[in-house]
Amino acid sequence: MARVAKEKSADRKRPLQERAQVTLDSIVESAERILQTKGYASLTTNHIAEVAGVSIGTLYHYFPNKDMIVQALIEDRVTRASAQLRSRLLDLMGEPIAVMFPAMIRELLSVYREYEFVLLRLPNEMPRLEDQQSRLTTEHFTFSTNLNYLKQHTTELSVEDLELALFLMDNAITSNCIQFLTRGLPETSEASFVDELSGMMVRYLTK
Amino acid sequence: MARVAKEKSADRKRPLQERAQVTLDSIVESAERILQTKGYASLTTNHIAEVAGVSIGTLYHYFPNKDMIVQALIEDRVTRASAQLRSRLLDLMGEPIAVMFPAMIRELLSVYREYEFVLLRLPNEMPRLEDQQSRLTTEHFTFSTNLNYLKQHTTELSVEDLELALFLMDNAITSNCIQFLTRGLPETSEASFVDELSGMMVRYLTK
Amino acid sequence: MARVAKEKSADRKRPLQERAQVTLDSIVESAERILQTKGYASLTTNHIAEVAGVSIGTLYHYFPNKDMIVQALIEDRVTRASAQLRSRLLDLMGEPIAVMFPAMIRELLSVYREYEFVLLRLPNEMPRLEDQQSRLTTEHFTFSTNLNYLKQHTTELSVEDLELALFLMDNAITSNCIQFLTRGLPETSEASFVDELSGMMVRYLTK
Amino acid sequence: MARVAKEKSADRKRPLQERAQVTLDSIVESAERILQTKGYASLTTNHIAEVAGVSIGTLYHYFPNKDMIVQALIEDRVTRASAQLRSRLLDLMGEPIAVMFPAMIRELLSVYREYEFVLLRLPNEMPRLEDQQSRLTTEHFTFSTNLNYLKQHTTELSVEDLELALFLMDNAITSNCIQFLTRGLPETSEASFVDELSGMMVRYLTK
DNA sequence: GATGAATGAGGATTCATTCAT
DNA sequence: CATGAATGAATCCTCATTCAT
Repeated sequence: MARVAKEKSADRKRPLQERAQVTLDSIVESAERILQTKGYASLTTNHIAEVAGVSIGTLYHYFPNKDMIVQALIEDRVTRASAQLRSRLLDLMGEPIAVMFPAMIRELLSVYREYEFVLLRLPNEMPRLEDQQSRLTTEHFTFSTNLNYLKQHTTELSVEDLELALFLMDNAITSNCIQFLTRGLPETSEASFVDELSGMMVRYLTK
Repeated sequence: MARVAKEKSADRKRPLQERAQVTLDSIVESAERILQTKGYASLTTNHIAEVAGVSIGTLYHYFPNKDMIVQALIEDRVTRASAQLRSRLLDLMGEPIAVMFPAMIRELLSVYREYEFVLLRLPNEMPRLEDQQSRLTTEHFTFSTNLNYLKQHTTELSVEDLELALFLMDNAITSNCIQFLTRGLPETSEASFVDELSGMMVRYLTK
Repeated sequence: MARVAKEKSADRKRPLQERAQVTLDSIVESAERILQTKGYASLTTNHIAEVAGVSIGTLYHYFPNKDMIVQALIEDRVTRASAQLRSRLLDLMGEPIAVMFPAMIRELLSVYREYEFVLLRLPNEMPRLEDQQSRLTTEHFTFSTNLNYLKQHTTELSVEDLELALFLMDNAITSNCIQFLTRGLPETSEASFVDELSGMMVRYLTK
Repeated sequence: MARVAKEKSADRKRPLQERAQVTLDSIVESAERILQTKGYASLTTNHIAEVAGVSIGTLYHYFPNKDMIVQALIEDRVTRASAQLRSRLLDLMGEPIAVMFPAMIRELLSVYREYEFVLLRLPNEMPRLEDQQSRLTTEHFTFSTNLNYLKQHTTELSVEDLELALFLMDNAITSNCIQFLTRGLPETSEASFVDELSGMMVRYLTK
C-alpha cells in the first residue's frame, strides 16, 4: 500500500519503521473490510481500530480523523487502478483507432472489475468527500493519455474540438461501463457490449 | 405539492383531512429547504419539524422515519420531472431523427436545470437509499418513449439491437448532460455541446 | 364481559347501548390479543384502537387511560376464574378432607390452565399495577371458602391457628401449581403431583 | 462490589484498568439506588450516569444497554445471596431434620431480608428480562444442597420421589417466606411462622 | 510510541393524551 | 358519540475525538 497520511509522517523520523507502515496498512485494510461487509454506516473509528488490532489512540496517531482513513483507502486504490490502466493503454498507443477503442474499453472493464468495490460500490453508499474522488479521478485517467493518442491521428478524425470530443467520449464510455457492470444487460454479452460501444465512438470520431 | 407518500404510508396514516395534506406537504418542503441550504448532514428530524412549524410527533404521524421523508421528496420531484419530460418528448415524436435528438437533449438539460437540486446535487451528498431513485428513474424515463420512436424509423437505422442501442445512448446522454451541468466545459457553449452530443448519437444510429 | 369503567358509565344514561358494550369489549379483547401476540412492550393505545377498529378518541371515551384497559382485562378474567373455581369448590364442601384437597388442586390446575395467559403469563411480563391484581386475587379466592370448610372439620384437625394454616397452604398450593404449569416437572405426571401435594397438605392438617 | 458483567460484556470492554472497575461498580450501584428510591419507571440511563458521576458515554462503554445494567445488578446480588445461604446451610448439614428445617427457614428469611430489595421488591416492579433471574435462581439454590442432605436421612423419610418432594418443598418454603415478608401476617410472630412452616415440611417428610 | 477510559453534544424515535371539528 | 390530527416531553443510544497514564 502506498504511503499515506503524508503530512503527519513527513515531519517525523524519516525511516517510517516497518512496524508503523504495517500498522498503517492494517488500519486502511480494516476500513476496507468493514466497508465491504457492513457498509459505510457501520464504519466507526472504534470498530476500525478493533479490527485492525490497535487501540483508537494508535489509530489517531496515524490519521487525523476518520475521513482521512477513507480518503487514504480511495486514493490508494484509485492510484493503483490508474497506474494499471495507463500502463496497459501505453501498449495500445501504436494501434489504429478501430483496434484501440475496443481494447481500451475491455481494459477499463477489467480494471473496474478488479477494483469494483472502491470504484463502483463505495461511491454509491457514502456521502461524497469533497468532489467525487473516485469517479472523477478514474474518469479522466484516460483523458491525457487519449489526447496524445488522438493528436497522432488527426488526419483520420472528423471532429474539430478534440477536448470536447474527449469529454463526451469519456463520459459515454465510463458511464456505460459502470452501468454495464452495475446493472447489467441480461441479453447482452460483454463482447457485444464492447463492440457496440466502441462502434459508437469510432463512428463518431472518424470520417 | 402533489400527493406523495401514498403507497409507502401503509405504516403511517394517509391524509384523510385537508389539514393533513397541508401538513404533509410542508414537511417535505421543509426537508427540501434544509437540504438545499444546510446539506444532508444537517437534515435532522427535529429541524425539519421546526421549519415545517409542526411538532416532531406530527412529523412521525406522517412518516415512519427520516429516510422516508427524503424518499418522498425525491419521488415527488422525479415523478414530476419525468412527466414533464415525457410530455415534451411526445411533441417531438413526429420529427426526424436529426431534429429529435438535439431537441431531446435540450429538453433534458432544461428539466435537469429545473430540478437541479434533487436530480443532480442531492444524489451526490447523501448515501443512497435502497436503489438510486433519482438517477435510475430519470435515466430511463426516455427509454420506453424512445423505443417507440426508433421503431418508427427502423428503415433509417444502422443498429440491430435496439435495446442495447438505447442503453448506450441513455447512459451517454444523461451522463454527459449531468457532467456538463455539474462540472461544466469552460470553452464550450451549450449549443456546441448539444450539437456535438446529438451528432454522436445520430451518427451512431443512422446509416 | 363484565361492565368496566364504572365511574364513567355510572353517571351516563343508564342503558349502555349494546353498541357501546360491544365497543368496550372489543377494546379489552384487542388489548388481550396484542398482549398475547406482541407482549406488553408493544401494547400502545394507538395499536389497541387500531386492532379494535375504533379511533383513539373513542378509546378514550371508554377508558380514562391505558392502565385501566389492562386492569379491566385482568379484573374480568380474574372474576370469571374465581367464580368458576368457587362454584366447583361448593360441590366439594360435603367431601372429607382426603377427597377435598386433591379435588381442589385439580380444579385449581384446571382454572389456571383455562386462564393461563392472564393468570400466569401476563403477571410475568408487566410491571405490577398496584399490588398484584391477578395473583393476589386468585390466590385468596380459596381462603374464605376453605375457612368455612375447615371450621366444619375442626375435630379432625391438628392445627391450632386456622388462619395461619390457610395462609401457608394457600401459598404452598398456588405457588406449586403455578410452578408445575409454568416450569413443569419432566418426570412427574399430573396425578403424582396432585397426590403428593395434597398428601403434604392433608398430613399437615390432620391428626 | 464483586466483578460483574463479565461474560456478558463481550460486546463492551472488560475493565482492564483499576479506574474501570470503580466506574463499573458505581454505575451498578447508582442503578440500585435509583431503583430503590424512585422505582423502575424512573430508571433512565441519563439519570444513572448522572448519579454515578460519569458521562452517558462512559455508561455505554461498560454496558450495551440499560437492561444489562439491571441484569448485572440482579446477577451480582443473587450470586452473593446464594453463596451466603449455601455457606450457612453447610453448617447445618449435620443436624437432624427437626433442627435443620426451622434453621434453614430462618436463614432464608434472613437472606431475603438482607437482599430484600433486589430479591423481593424489584421483581415486582419490573418486566422480566428473559427468565426470572432472581426468583428462579434463589428458588433452587437450596435444591442441590438439600438433595444431598436428604439422601443421608433416607431411612427416616416417608417420601419416595425425592426430587418431587424437593420441588414441592422449595416452592412451599420460598413462596411462604416471600409472602410472609411481603404481605405479612398481622397476628403471627416470625417464630410461630417458622415453627408452623417447618412443621408442615417435617410432617410431610418423615414417618 | 501506545493505550483505552472518558466525554457529551446531538439525533432518531415513541406514545399517552388532548381537543377542535 | 366519534374522529384523528397534533402534541412534545422524554428516552435510549452513537461515535468522533481527547488526553492522562
